[in-house]
Amino acid sequence: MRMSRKCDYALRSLILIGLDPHDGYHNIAEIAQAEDIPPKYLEQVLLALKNAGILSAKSGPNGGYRLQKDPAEIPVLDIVRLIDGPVAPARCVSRTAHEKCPRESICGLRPVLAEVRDAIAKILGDMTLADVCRKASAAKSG
Amino acid sequence: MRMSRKCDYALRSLILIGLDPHDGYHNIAEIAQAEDIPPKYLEQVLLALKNAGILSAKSGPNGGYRLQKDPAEIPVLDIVRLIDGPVAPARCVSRTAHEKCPRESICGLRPVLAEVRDAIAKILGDMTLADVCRKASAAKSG
DNA sequence: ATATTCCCTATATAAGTAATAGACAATAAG
DNA sequence: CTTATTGTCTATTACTTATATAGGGAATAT
Repeated sequence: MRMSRKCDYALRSLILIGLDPHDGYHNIAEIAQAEDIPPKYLEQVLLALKNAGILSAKSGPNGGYRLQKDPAEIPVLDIVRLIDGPVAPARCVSRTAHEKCPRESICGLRPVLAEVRDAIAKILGDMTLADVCRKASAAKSG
Repeated sequence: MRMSRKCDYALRSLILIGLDPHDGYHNIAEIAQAEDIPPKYLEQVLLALKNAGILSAKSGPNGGYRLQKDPAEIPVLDIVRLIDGPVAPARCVSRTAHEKCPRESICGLRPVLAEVRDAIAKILGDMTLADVCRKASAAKSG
């Protein structure tokens, strides 16, 4: 049931970027150092976020990444799905990557798996990047 | 966030065994065929369930496995944890395999991950093998 | 022009999952 | 007491996915 390290990298990067009050650009080297992430790996992660329209990027000196959307409009669920794929515990109950299973109609397991999927999707879907940043900010100062 | 195939095998086997009204022994070959699982792999799975005290086994002709405990006393959560390990989306919020993280106190992500863990544990913890068997049985006849 | 930074794809390495194999022990029945 | 059946246990292999590294190229600022 675990989230990948890659996804953790993505979320932590987004929090760091989202916490910047000036909405400036943050480059790979900076984020990699701050969050202790292998830079070339982080590159792939940020690129994916950029290609998904969550970050925008600028090349050249003082370039880097910044948020493309309002953090309040970015559910954590979107990031998890983007990086890790479906949140459902099994393909047979996945909304985003459903795979038909011949046992579907007689499977006693399906309902409980669907319930798990719904719970995860609800929690991660309701929580936005803005929320997460707020928590992080509060924890730092408080 | 996905459950392994191995765990799926375990749960399906338990449902098959739990559905037997006579509480008789079910051998590997039989279950493997009924559920379309590689027999030698299933062997490992059933052995783990037996060593965990969920199944009991008998060697020899007409031997096999049967439930050791009342299915109403077997939460699905126990099986998932046994086969797949912690259900938490990250080690830093795991109850069964907690790993300390230096960022713990300032991490904005932790609360939401903990919430996900709690939701999964609640759903899988409340649902017993008996419940799942009941659903399977209803689906078959209805 | 040049230095900086992102873009993209390919490849390597490590870890985890799934499956196979085989020698051994227990049990039941002839 | 021999044989067939079935579980026990550990090792090994194959496969898949996750993680990380590498490097040539394009965009941008000075």
